[in-house]
Amino acid sequence: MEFHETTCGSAIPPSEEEMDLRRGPWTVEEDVLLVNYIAVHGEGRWNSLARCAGLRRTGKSCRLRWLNYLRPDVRRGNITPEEQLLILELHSRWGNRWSKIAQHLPGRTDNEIKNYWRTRVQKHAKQLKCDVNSKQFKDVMRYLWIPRLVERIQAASGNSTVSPATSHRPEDPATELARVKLSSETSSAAGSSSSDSFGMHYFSPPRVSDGFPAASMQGCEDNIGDVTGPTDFTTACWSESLPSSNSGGYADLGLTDLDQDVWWDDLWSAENIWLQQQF
DNA sequence: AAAAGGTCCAACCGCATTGCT
DNA sequence: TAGCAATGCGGTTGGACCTTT
Repeated sequence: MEFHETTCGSAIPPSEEEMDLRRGPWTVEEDVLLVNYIAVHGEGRWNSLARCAGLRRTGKSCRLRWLNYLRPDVRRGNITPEEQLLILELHSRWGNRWSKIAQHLPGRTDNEIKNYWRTRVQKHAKQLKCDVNSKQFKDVMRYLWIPRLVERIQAASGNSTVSPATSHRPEDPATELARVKLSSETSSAAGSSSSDSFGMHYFSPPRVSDGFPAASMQGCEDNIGDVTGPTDFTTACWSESLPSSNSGGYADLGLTDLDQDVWWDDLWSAENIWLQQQF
């Protein structure tokens, strides 16, 4: 018989009840037990925590519940354009390294980012009948999705109101993005190959050979190494690259509603049209 | 109104890594 | 250094909820 070492008393054998572990959705009572226990004893050592707190759950289950749901600083739902932009950029660099990506989005969990990617990004890749890793889809991201996100961020920053989702964050994602860009530039100079597996960054300046208007990126490449803050290379260059400022772009397709879901759906229907023109 | 299909997300599972003895 | 347990991570799934027919 194996004996557990516990932090809540002497070594005890696992009881019959402990063998009967609960699974499935957490109840309010279980949440309260977990939160109260962590408030007193702190987190970590999840297996003994589960036992000492009187929870008939595995340590893994307790850890997951705490990190993804009960943690005081966790934020759920309403992924902002800044966060979307950051997710796209970081995913282009690191792939499905969800926990690593989540580290750059304060309050967001790897699970939420993963769900976002699957439900939003992969869904639309499917709608476009292409793989998320295909060049076609990456081009859509680079030339349509990301510029539109930047446009939205700029539009929002022009307003005096700050959304609740962004107001309390320790670091503005735009600032974070600039910082990430800087660190990535230094790391890639040191031989990092993480982005190489994707062929390119979504943020790398479009080339003429990509079929993108050269004038739209004029002057941007000169600023790559001069990222000093939120108004960085990314924002400045992509806003200039928007194909929507005059006729022929998708600005004429009714993309004025900034409600997130409406905007999103409009964007993707517009992209379908744009793709038919471009590819 | 109800059935069918789609979407979303919390939670689980299995594998990899880390840390301890 | 080997063995084991704990922890972390990414993929997958069940089911509640929403939308469409």
